[in-house]
Amino acid sequence: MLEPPLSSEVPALRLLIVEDDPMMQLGLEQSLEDNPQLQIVGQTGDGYTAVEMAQQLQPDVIVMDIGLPRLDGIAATQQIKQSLPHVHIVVLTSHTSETEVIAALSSGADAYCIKGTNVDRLLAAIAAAREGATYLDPQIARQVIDHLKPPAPPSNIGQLSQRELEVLKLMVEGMSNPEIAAQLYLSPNTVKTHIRGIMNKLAVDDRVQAAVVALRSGLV
Amino acid sequence: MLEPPLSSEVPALRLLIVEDDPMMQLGLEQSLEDNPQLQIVGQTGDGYTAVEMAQQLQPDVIVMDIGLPRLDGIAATQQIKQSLPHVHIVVLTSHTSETEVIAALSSGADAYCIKGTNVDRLLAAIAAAREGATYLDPQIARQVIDHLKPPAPPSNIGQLSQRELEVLKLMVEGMSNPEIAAQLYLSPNTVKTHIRGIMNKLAVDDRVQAAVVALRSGLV
DNA sequence: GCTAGTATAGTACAAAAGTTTTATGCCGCT
DNA sequence: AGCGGCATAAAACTTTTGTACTATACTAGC
Repeated sequence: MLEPPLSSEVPALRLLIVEDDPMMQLGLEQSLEDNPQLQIVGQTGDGYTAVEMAQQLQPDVIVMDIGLPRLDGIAATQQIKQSLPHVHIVVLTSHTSETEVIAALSSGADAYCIKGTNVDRLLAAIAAAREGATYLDPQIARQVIDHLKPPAPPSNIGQLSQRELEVLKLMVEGMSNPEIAAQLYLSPNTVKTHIRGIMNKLAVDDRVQAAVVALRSGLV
Repeated sequence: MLEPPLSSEVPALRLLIVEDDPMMQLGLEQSLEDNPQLQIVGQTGDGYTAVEMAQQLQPDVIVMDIGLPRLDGIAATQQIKQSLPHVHIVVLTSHTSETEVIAALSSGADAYCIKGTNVDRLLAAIAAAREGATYLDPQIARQVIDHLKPPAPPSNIGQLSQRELEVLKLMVEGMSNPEIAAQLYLSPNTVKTHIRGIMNKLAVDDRVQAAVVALRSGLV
């Protein structure tokens, strides 16, 4: 660890621990409680209570397990972040599956640590989270970064008119020309004309490629 | 910051600084050089030299600017990571644009800091990077997380046969049936048969929807 | 008032795509 | 030896798409 000079005047970081397993809870407490820069202001083992305690205690950081009774850690994170965006959340779990990790981060988690690794990492994660930074455990770092959307390739999709965009969206939904026409109260011929325009502007030859361009450009 | 007890026996972290602007370079050096846990083993202001120095010095961590002469920081990061995956890279730049950030991380950067913020954050980033963890500056953290691909919706794409997958990929590339046939040395009729199979298994009615499912399932 | 861009719609034709059915050879499993 | 899944292929037929060209009407900008 790299330490800046100690400044004793920083107020202690108020921490809420949300952990289901009593053993783990104890272990966490033991590891963290004698750190003078941390103040554990509350503990609970269930998600629903976690949300309530977060609102009452307004901690700086919450260390959050995922597998919790009543309300899982991801849902709890989501709810807390919604009402208290300034409360930062460190997810601490043994799950390393892609879906869990992505779900946690998308729900508003600031940092993600794996149970069983070095306590220093948890401290680093807590410190990062307090500032609103993101800390990702080495075990999942690459996984997350590999899951980033590739930068949208340049396309002329911005040049489409409003109507053309509507048609394109329905096309991506899988509608046929007559279906699109019905949906938009148009003549099928008009739909064709619009699709003509779309394909011209996007410089493609058929609707499949138009749909591909639309998707790759982030027109979800 | 949260500090674990000092263990004086940890060898100093070997750091390479890659920074274009002499003022900034000096500032960085001043900020970091009296930290006993850091050893600045080299400095350069251009990307090409950075790659060479990385190979020669094998630093633990590189602090890398983006706007560099000869070879920009992103390309340098990519090259270094390719030959030296154990060297970790902290990007330090003033660019906060989405494309730059994503490009840097995708190229293998471990951490991303914004110039002008607290030195402590840079130290945190360096510490995280050394372990292979990811640290993202608060200013860009949300941006990155919002850029995560949504979890792939369940699809039967895994049930496609090898051949069907090939055909599907070419279909997504925008090829027509005759073109696919030519590409795979098949009869157009066979291609149709495969597409039949694809559409059945994916439970869609036409190739556009098949392509959409393919893209959304991450078959890029 | 003219022009450019857009939205609308039509006709007619050509080219793909999709449907249905049938058939053969191969492979692995029982 | 037989069955199921796969890859291959064909014929015949329908539907959908795509192309080409034309035309009207509205709007915004010069």
